[in-house]
Amino acid sequence: MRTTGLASDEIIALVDCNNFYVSCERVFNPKLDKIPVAVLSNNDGCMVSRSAEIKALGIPMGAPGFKWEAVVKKHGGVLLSSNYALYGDMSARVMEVLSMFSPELEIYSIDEAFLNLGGFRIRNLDQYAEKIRKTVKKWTGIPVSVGISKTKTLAKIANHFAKKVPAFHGSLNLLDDTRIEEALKRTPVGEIWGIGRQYDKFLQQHGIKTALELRDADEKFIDHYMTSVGHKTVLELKGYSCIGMDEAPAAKKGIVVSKSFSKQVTEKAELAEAVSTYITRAAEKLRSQKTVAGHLTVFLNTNRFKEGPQYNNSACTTLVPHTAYTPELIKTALELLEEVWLPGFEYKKAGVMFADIIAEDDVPLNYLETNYLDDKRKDLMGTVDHINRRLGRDTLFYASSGLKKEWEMRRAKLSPYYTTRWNDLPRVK
DNA sequence: TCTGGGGTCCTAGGACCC
DNA sequence: TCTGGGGTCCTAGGACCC
Repeated sequence: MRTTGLASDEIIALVDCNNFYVSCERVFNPKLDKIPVAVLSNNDGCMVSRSAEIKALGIPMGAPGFKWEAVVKKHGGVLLSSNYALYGDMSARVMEVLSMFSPELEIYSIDEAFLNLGGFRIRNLDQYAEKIRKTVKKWTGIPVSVGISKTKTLAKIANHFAKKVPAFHGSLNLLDDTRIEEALKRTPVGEIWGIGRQYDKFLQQHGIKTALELRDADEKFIDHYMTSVGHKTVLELKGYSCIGMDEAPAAKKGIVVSKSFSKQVTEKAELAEAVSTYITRAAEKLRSQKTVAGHLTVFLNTNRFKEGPQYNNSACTTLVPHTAYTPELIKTALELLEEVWLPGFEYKKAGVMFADIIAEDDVPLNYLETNYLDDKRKDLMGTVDHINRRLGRDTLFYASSGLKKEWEMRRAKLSPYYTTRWNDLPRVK
């Protein structure tokens, strides 16, 4: 990441999709408009995206679906299972539209992007922000908010007000010093990007309650009690850009695939199916960024919300040489499972993690004879990945992953795969 | 019945080397 | 008798993000 400490003439826009997952569902199902809608996490667990109507009912982020289902129904609303294939596809469309508005675009998450608007002349920033909003809405159906300021941290704050204050109609330009001060005064310190629960509590105790108070706090105090990250946050609030634009996302340094089961699992055979399935998914990610892993961890958890004996354990091993060859990874993972598994426990979650991830090309030469890149194995993986991409996930799969998958997560309220399956294309009447 | 799943970066402390 | 201290690498754990 590029880091500068100079007072900047940068102009940074943060574009953030409103209630992204809910908005994706609404694009394809207009009946969901104007009623309370929430999208649930894996296993239909917690609410991870809430419509304005859900928020108005006083239902907080992360609320367990089953606790609020009755309330939502009473108000004519619905809860939906998450459909990440759909959201990923919609995200790509939104980002493609955004890339037309700046030569420098950083995709920050599935529903957010930073645009550098500083490098070229824009006659009227407010109109430009409006144009971004309207174009994304028209071409993808997704409503977005636009916040503009001198640094990423300030752009986040601008975006927050753009969303929250109806008078701004979804965009706010926060470049003027007086307006910045006004906004910081109204921003609780815990809402700043980079200030989490721990820092929030600590700062409150020391009488720093707003973003303005943090910006103007004693520098010695900040340096003493906060890390370099906190220091950068304060500089960013002052208008010095410290968090540069990061255009090409770096290859992931760790890959985790872990999911809760739909039921308690006690049989080792079922855990082995889950572990095989997760390894398959994780290895696909590994190969898609042209990397190999040198470290593998397998872990098991019992249900922490349930009374009874708890057991959480993990086992790991190095992979010599680094690899991304699924059959071999499954074999190693199943050996690790033997180490972690204990009979007599009801397991609720399993996961696999790859670490020490390096580029395919960086595998030490002396391993070439045994490297998966060396022989037909890489071609085989390439073919499997290609077929699964074209014909759908798990068209080709590994026998160890099982067929019945009774443990697989629950998605009872799933909407159709509108964008990724022919059979689910919406019909025009 | 039902309580998410990914990630990043930073720091402290131990191991090891000279 | 003498067991310093600096550098580097690794790991675990904390804090944060969406």
